[in-house]
Amino acid sequence: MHTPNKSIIPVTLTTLKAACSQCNLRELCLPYGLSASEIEQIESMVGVRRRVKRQQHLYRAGETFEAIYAIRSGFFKTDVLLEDGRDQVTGFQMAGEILGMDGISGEAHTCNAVALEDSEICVIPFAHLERLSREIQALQRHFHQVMSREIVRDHGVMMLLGTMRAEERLATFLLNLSQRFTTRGYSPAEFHLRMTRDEIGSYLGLKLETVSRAFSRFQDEGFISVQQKHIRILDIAGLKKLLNHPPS
Amino acid sequence: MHTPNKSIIPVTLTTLKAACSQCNLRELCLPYGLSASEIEQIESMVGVRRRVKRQQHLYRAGETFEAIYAIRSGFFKTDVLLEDGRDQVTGFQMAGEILGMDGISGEAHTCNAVALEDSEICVIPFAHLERLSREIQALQRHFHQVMSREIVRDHGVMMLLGTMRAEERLATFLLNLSQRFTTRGYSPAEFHLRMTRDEIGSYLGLKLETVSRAFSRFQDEGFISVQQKHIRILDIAGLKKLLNHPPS
DNA sequence: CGCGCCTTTGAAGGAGCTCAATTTAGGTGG
DNA sequence: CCACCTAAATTGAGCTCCTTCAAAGGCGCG
Repeated sequence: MHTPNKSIIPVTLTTLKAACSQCNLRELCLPYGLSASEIEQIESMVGVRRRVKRQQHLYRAGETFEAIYAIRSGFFKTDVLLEDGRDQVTGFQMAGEILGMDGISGEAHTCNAVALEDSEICVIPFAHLERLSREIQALQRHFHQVMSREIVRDHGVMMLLGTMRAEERLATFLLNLSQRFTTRGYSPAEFHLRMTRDEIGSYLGLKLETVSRAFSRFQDEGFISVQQKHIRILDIAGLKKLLNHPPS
Repeated sequence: MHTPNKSIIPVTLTTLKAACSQCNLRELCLPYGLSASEIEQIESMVGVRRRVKRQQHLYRAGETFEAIYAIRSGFFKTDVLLEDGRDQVTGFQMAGEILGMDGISGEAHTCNAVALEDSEICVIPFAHLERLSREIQALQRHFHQVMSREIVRDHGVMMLLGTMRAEERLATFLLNLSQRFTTRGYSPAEFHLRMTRDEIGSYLGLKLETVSRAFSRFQDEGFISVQQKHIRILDIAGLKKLLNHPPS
């Protein structure tokens, strides 16, 4: 397979016109039942696409908030920082998911968004989104659902951090990843982790050594096979049995 | 001042017309710079007020989502349940704050909201809110900010649960309460906890004994005085010094 | 006044952390 | 293509903070 033209353009951030109607993530990004003209309006709202290379920031805490972002391809993490240098990964985001909603509440973003692999995102200027969602009811509804889903997801993470043991946290994490890969048409049983043990640990409220030990233990038990970042789930039921078993 | 009619109606849930323009929580609930007619429209959206007695549920996980709620007076907790019976308090809400946004993403609420003292709430039918926020830009903006603020708050809790030690969590909790009471015109230094040690512990990812011990320790150090649920903060600076001191 | 619930306090145990050494993978340049 | 180098991952041993289990004390409410 030959290298496509785009890759010889010597710029980091390629910008190109969005084409939501052609996008294979429509179901994730857009509400159902839009008319052709409405889709056209939404395409005009999605300003440009942008490439973000691995380890580059899409935005940083403190930067002026102007737009939210839809991930077209790739993988991101978001993290928040404390003044003393401690940080916590608040989420991992993949294609079809939305980034940047933390910035709506104020003038500025409150967390960092970093690409964990070369990615492509759609820029959605927030003023445009608000204007359009005043006109298109289905878009308004959809956007509210996306925000609410983020709140519900956060509650799930709080549950995880507040009540689960290390192995249960990691099992939950793996099952969640598997489920999201499935939704996107990838294998539920075999995937590549884009993040380090340290980043997983930060997200799960554990140290990287604990994450590594839990992986090893899952492998010993025959639930998964681990080779660095390559994961194969061998026994979903086994993993699920680790859930719903309270410590006390 | 005589007792108004409403109080002689012999029902648990009193319903009466909302009057946002008279409400002393306007700054918390409503955006700035609305015209009189816009405020009138919003008053008509806020269907009714409702009383919720201590220990009563405002809504339960699984119940059909139809409205969000603004707390007029009182105090609530929200919690999520796992199938195995474990639960986690996801937040404590007081006057001027909004409840129920977890339900927007689906058909049903995903958590329980329970009054921790006799409370009064304003019912905001969600369909009305969406319709009005298509017409009043400032309302739309305000609502988006409220949702986003909830997301940012959740990130803060994740940070707390993921990276902080027990005493730091409790100090953060007390300082947060103090700050919110101040905003509402109450004393920053002296207040009554509406929740049990167990509920605080659930929220902070700790056991009730750990919470109790931390309270005692704070008292020994002279940071606060504790008498059951009555808290007096004696040394804010001392409490703040507990923050920003990483474990490692 | 007595009962139940909440809180406090103590002592022992354990899950996960810290510190440290080793192995492995992936990228770089000769 | 291989040797080198660095970052990431694995594994072990000891320790710590929080939990668990248990008992006693206090407050509020019928």
